[in-house]
Amino acid sequence: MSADKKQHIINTAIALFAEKGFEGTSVRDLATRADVNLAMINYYFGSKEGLFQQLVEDKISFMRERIAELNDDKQLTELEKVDIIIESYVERFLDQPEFHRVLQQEMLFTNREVLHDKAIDSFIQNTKNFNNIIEKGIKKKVFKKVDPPLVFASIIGTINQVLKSRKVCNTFTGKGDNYNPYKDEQFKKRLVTHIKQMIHSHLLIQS
Amino acid sequence: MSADKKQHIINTAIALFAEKGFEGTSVRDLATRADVNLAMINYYFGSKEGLFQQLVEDKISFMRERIAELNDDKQLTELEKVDIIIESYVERFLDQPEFHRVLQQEMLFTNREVLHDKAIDSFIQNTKNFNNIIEKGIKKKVFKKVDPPLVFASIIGTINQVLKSRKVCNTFTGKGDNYNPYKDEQFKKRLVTHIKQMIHSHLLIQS
DNA sequence: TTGATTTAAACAAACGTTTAATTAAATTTT
DNA sequence: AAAATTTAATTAAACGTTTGTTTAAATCAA
Repeated sequence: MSADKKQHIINTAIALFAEKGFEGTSVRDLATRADVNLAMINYYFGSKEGLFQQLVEDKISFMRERIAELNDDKQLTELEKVDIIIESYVERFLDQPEFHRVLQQEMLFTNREVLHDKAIDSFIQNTKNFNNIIEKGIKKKVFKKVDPPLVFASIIGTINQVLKSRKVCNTFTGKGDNYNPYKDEQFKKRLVTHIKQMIHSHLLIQS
Repeated sequence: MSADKKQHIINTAIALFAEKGFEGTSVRDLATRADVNLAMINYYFGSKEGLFQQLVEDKISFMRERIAELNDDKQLTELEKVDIIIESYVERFLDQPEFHRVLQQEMLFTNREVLHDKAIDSFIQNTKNFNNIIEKGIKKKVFKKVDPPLVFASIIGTINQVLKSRKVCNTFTGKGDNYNPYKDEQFKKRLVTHIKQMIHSHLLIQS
């Protein structure tokens, strides 16, 4: 019935999990913050972990589809595809920083195996599609013979490193702790420019 | 008295925190695994969080000193210094993957503010020293006009991304989940080579 | 004998979850 | 269309565990 109410709980959970982690967030915290009755969470999601699984499943599909369809595209050059991936990832992360932080957490923790595997699987899928693009570029002799999965790791790793937390972001923006860096277009441009320049010089054969 | 017993508890805690996180690890877990009495942990460290703080303080200093002394070095070229930093970081991470994972966690979480700040501070210090090296190289016109703190973020971010968990590592090694990638010299060489090549082509002015 | 270490037991608080009662909505029957 | 009935949503209270921490007694070393 109330799909939007479920979504509201999920969104609140993302914000809390991103800040305090899954174990660090109590169901009571969540209920209070989402302004719903405590029992509703188990009523909707079965359990706290059930909520977490649904949360991840809900949000994880987005990037996979984006990269997969880029991989299939016949119009764009490989370099253009790489650039789009870089732009999309930064855009997406700045748009949903909390969720990506939750994903990062789950890649670090190995105790909730199902979710750990799910997070890794998403990363593997994206890596594979990215690899295809890079290898086509190598065959066409526009790219150097690089290590494709590590190139992808560098792109994602750079973004993850810079956007670890609001405070970390603001060590780059130079602004105070209360500044919101996620809506700073200049910051976004700076990050995209750096990654593109780095990856370009790494990939492209000088002519 | 038993400084090695304290150290034993700390080491056990690192392993557990890396796997399940701080909140996900109970003091009883820890006591059982370290084979000490439950009450000893509060007796030694005052509280669970006290243990965590001491743990971080104990281990965090290492890299800071390493980069700071490199910054002061007069013999090596800037490029050599960058290479040493890359090698040292990979080496260090492969040697102590659990601790670095705990540090990554703490950079993600914002609820334990003291520790969050401590982890960020360590990152900032290292960034500053790295920046100095890069800027010297830019002045000497051996490096391009790059974005120094983001270059550092790319180095650390790549390492963090690849070494997020054992399973993630083994998506790169291609080995099964039980394989220990941290002692794989080939894997280490591959990672170092990729980062060096990427950073070199990004930094160096073609002659 | 003194002070530090170690122990098992107990503490209150917080945890995720369940229950049983109540209200709201939807469906069926009249 | 109204009433009756069934299903779904919501609630406050309670459940049994587990949590971090403390206590007070016991053991050890100096």
